[in-house]
Amino acid sequence: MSDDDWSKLAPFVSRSDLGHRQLLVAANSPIETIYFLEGGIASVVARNDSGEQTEVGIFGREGFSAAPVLLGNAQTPHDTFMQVDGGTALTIDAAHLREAVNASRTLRDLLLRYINTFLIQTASSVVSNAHHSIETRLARWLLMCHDRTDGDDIYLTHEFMAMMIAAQRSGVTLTLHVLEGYGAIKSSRGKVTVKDRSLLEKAAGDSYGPPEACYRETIAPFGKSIRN
Amino acid sequence: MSDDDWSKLAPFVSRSDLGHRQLLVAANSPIETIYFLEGGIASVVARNDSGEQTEVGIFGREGFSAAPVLLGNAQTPHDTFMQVDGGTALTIDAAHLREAVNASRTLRDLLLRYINTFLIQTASSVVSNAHHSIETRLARWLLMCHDRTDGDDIYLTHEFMAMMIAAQRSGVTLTLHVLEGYGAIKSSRGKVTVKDRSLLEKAAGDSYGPPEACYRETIAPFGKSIRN
DNA sequence: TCCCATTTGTCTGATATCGCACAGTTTATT
DNA sequence: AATAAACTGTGCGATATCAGACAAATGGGA
Repeated sequence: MSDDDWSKLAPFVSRSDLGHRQLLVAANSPIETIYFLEGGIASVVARNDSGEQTEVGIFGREGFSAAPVLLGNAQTPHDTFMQVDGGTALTIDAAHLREAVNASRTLRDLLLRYINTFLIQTASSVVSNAHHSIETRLARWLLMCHDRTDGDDIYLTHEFMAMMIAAQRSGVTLTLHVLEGYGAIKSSRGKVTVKDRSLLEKAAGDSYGPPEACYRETIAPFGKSIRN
Repeated sequence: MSDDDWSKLAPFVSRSDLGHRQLLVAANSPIETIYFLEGGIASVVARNDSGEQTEVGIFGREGFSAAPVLLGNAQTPHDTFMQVDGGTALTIDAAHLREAVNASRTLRDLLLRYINTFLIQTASSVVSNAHHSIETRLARWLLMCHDRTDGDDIYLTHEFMAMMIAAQRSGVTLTLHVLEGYGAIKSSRGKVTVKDRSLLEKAAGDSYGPPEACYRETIAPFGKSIRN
């Protein structure tokens, strides 16, 4: 982000600590605060009438919780919550952000480009859920988490991963053993450690890649986080 | 759309006929022309390395092929092509549209709101592919087509529907018989006729609804098509 | 009118995953 | 240290869907 854009936003930005599993955006209610993560991982989740949850998107340091707001809607049918704890977020009022975005074309373009990568990521999940095995989906998802994590440890339970990749918990346990079997990861209670990323990439095949490529091409050159 | 916005766009807009299965946007190549459909249905499709295709979005009269362009990217990993023939589209150069959108906040807001509904629709497909049976997915998809069609006839082959809902062709044939069995539709060669929409909605359950609700709330009040 | 490409109907076995249950293990609580 | 809670390992029958084959029906073009 340019210094100029940042100077316009800065007065309205504050930092807040994020609790365990904290809800950043509640479904179907007005969005007042936008979060730009400084660490950890958040999930955007659709909940259906019978309470089933399905992940439709994920973001970390590179992203924010403002997509619906920037696209002109004060609310969304999806919940967004912290999934991997990770410290803090920069927060800003929806109204202030909206104002800044309308005032600065460069800021707007930057944030919209991010929404574009998010859309591609969601599209990629459509494909994964349609055609890929649990092993492939899990590998893809671990890679996405690994990208957003410092170090190689990802702190999550099987139950949770099951929800994220839309599978049974027992299926996740089984598949983690398979991945561990050929040395891609190490799994222990509440934690997955990435041992060999290239093996994970091989398992994920072409299910992993396009959103990440888009991010690298259209956003990374402009700095990793909102404050750069 | 406001008269004012329209008058800014009009000079650059022309009308073009759409051929059978015409490609509107080719994956990974610069987008030069934007299409605002006046009829028919288009699909946004992801193709993987082994040539498998998966639908990630659908639009008709209410939509356009410009999402990546408006989100600051000149290209996209997805193909967009006509799926149900339907006459014509208004076309405009990507550069002209980008200019107009940056000049008019009202135009920008309108088009971004549409992108928001599209994102919700894609998210809804993530959920469907994750959890719903072929019968549910097919019902949902027929409803989405019906929404975008004049009358009750939808002209499509089983092969094609199979691709759209990520299932086998033979599975589609079977499931169409089920839907026909309880009178929701009538199926004949190359065509599905909606007989009882409420039965389809029942079959689709909560897989159908949220994107449509969002559209009604945030876009419909401002007119159905770009030219209003 | 006949032919041929396309589309649909209908099988078959194979299999990935579900859905659930229950036991074992690790961590937190008091 | 004892107890409860959370998490993981494992098993097994049920089933939706796959993957593929082949024949029958349909409709457009020569």
